[in-house]
Amino acid sequence: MDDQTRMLTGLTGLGGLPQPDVGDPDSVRKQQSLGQPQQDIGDILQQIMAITDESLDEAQARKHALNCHRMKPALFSVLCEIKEKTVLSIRGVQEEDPPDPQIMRLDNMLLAEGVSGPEKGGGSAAAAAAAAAAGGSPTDSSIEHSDYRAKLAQIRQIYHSELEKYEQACSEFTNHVMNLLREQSRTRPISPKEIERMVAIIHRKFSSIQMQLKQSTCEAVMILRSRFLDARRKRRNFNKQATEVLNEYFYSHLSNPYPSEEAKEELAKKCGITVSQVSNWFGNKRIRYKKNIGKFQEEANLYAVKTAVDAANVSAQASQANSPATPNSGDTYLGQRSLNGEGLNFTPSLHLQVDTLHRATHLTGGYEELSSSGLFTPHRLDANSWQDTTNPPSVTSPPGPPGSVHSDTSN
DNA sequence: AAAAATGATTGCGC
DNA sequence: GCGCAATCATTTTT
Repeated sequence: MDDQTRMLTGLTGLGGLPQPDVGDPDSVRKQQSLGQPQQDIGDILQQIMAITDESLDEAQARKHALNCHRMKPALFSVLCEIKEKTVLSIRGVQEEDPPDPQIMRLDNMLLAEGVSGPEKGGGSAAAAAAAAAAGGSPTDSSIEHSDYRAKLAQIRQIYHSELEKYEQACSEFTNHVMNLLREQSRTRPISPKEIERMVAIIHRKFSSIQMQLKQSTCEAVMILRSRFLDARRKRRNFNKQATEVLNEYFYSHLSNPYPSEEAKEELAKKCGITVSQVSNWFGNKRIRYKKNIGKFQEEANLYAVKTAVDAANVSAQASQANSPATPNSGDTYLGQRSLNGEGLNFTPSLHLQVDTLHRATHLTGGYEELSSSGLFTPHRLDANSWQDTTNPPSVTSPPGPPGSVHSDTSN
């Protein structure tokens, strides 16, 4: 009602009342110049101006009468048109926002991280955690993984509840504004188009809030990732048994320490680690072995002995079971001793020599004596290939220990 | 606390 | 995609 009177008094701007509202004097004049309705409008203005002098009841009645006036719709539409041309044209310029690439990116990322998109079962993470805790194979990674997933689920939940809140608030507010505008459109020149535009503006504002939400969610996920999935931060050394298995394979395939995919899988299974961890391990091992063979010599000998003992045991069991000795620790001990002390006739030591020779041959180029010595030589033939490829400094100039030590033992 | 060891990552060439 | 080399960020050893 107050609005109504304001609008009407605004129309009286003709009479000198300077109202900054919609109707500007020119427009009214133009309308008057349309000709035919001139008389009617004159009447209307007269009445409008008179309203302020009337009592409330009278004014109400007059208002109603004006509302029902046959010229009212025309006046309304004209005013709307004018408003459209002036006010809205100024700020209605930057419409048509294409799907924001930024928000698209955020959406994609959230989808990829499983934050948005289909719920993968909020309880599944907890279930997985429980399973990992109670289950027989408490792999470290699985526990951490479930922990990560639990945290992720938490983020997802917050995200969704916030999103819902925003959406609800948005629609609520939109409805409110629409109702308000619709209501006011009875007394003010507000076209449906304008309402639409207002709704669009509101939506845009809210979507920018949404984007903030998405952005902060993305950040949270990134932080979570960096904390949980960047393994460098939470590195665990492999357990002794695992490194033993890996070393065994490495040194028993020293000539070609490149496990096939299947071999990697098997090793991974044996060690309770992933295939890529096996790959990492071999990559590190190769490079570090190559870089300083001398440093690894002892280890190499150790594992050479070990595998040799195993082989010996296997062959012994296979070929002749009548042999009196089935010693395990004894053999390894012997092998070690032979390694440290004088070369022996035991198979372990022989294998060990092969390893040492392997290095020596690499230096000198001659591996015939080696191959002549025995059983384990064949797979060493291509030994040079993997370390020779790119390695001028390390092998040619191993400062002292490796070469000398070896030649000593072999001699 | 410093140094060494170690698992993982990154950049590059093939 | 793989392997190498360099490097990072921890963990373990000294």
